Amino acid sequence: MSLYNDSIVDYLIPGNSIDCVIFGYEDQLLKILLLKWKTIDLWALPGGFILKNEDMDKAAHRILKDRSGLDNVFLNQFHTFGNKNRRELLNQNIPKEVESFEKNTIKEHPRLAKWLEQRFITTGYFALVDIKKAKPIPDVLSDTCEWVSVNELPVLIYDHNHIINTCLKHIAIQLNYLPIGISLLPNKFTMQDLQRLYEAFLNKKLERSNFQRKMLKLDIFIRLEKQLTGAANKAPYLYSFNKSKYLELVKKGIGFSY
Amino acid sequence: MSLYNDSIVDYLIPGNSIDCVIFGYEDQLLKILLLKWKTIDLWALPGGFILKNEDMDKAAHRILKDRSGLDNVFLNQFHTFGNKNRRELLNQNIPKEVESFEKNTIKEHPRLAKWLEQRFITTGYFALVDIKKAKPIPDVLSDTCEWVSVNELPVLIYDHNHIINTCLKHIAIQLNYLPIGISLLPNKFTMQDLQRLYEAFLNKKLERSNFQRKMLKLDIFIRLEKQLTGAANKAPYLYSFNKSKYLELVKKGIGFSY
DNA sequence: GCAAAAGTGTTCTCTATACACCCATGG
DNA sequence: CCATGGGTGTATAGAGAACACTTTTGC
Repeated sequence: MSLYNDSIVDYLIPGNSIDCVIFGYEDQLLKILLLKWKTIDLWALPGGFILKNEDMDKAAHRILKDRSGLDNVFLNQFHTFGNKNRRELLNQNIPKEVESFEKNTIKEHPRLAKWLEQRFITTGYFALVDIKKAKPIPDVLSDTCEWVSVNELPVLIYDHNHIINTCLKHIAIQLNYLPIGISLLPNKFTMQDLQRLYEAFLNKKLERSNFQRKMLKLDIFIRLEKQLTGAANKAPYLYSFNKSKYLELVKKGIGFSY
Repeated sequence: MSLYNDSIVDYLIPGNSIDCVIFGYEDQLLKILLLKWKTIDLWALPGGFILKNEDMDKAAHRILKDRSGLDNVFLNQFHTFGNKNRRELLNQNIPKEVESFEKNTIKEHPRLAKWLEQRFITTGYFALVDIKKAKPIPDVLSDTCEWVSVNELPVLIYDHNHIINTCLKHIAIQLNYLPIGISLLPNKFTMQDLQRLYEAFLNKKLERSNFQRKMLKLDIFIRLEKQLTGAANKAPYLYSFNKSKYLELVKKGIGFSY
């Protein structure tokens, strides 16, 4: 708590914030890193503010590092949310709770408290990270920082559910012309892993055999040994990404006759 | 000039601005609405600020209306620019001129002058408008407000060239899954008009006969009478958009097997 | 008749999609 | 041997690209 003190507001750009939708993949599930606030049962996206002398993208990277311990990660801006009532969009009943919570927990910092009451325009960034390498760290307002499956998202504060939905749509469109997976999957993975990942982003079942062929044709994979799963069926191959070919494909895009 | 007075800053969100890339189509050329500043030869995108009690999207519509006279127009956010040095990105020599210009022309408004000196994070919006219906109106800082072909863009202040380039890339990608034209072209147009429009956004020549077939297959057009152009060749058909089918296609997207 | 642009046709390749088939694995 | 999931094969329909052919127009 003492991390924050009142004078911090002198170093922050007022009225602008950043919220990060941090994706990870684990147990064949697509997950998002969420914070649970102290004392009350409210969830939020990891977020933060921009220093007066800091590029906005840099701030997003800093925030991501503060919550996940990760550096040098795929991080992209996707939308800026500037509705004047965005803090009350969902759950009309919650804002009062939040307000009193904010006021109580930081009452020893009157300037900061006041500062937090202003209207914020927030820019959404999304990150794709290797869940195994991440070390979730709660912020000063939060109890816990944990991975939650996108299929089981709780109700979030403010417009954060809307931010996540916008983000998912954005990524679903990106999948049409960009490969995905290198930052989300472990070094070795099966085609089924990759398919589950795509299905989670697209919110749609895909056909197994065609998916495999389509992916392999991208020519960005290295086929490794087979993996005995212990199940009563044929063992799938493990794959890893051919990083240089992958990055090349990211640069030139998929299927751009344009 | 008296439109602005010092107290206006009390009603504006500090540190946030909006810049609009307003597209029109005329003489078979894709054009952008630009402002030329007073006394010095500097060009800029139409922009403005957000009222403390105004949704950001609403502000973008207001700014668009102030510069073009147009209401109810296709207007979309595409990116937010938050580099700390974004006002000096290009033309290292210009900022000083700009600064003194700003200070001089508004010296009677010291608070406003001071306010304008702060760092701004700007959100880019793009609009597609019918150039025939637009009535360009200069703002208080500008002499003229005019349409400039995207092929002949001047050097713009700050990072405005970068903003335009980002916008063009954004739209080029959108063209893969959204139709375009209804807000840019006049009521009646030829396939060649539409093709020129696409070529301008994609910065690439397209094959005439295939383009026509691909477009017509979208089934969003109404074929009208032929148009005698006076040229020594076959007269092209005129087309108009079937608005309801067009809007339906915008909603469901092109080629989304996903 | 001729040049030029519009409209339509043809051919080839590539992709998407659906589904069939055989293979490996553990019980 | 059987159920299950993995890998590959195949057949069909449609899209994209290149280019040929025919039509219309004004000179």
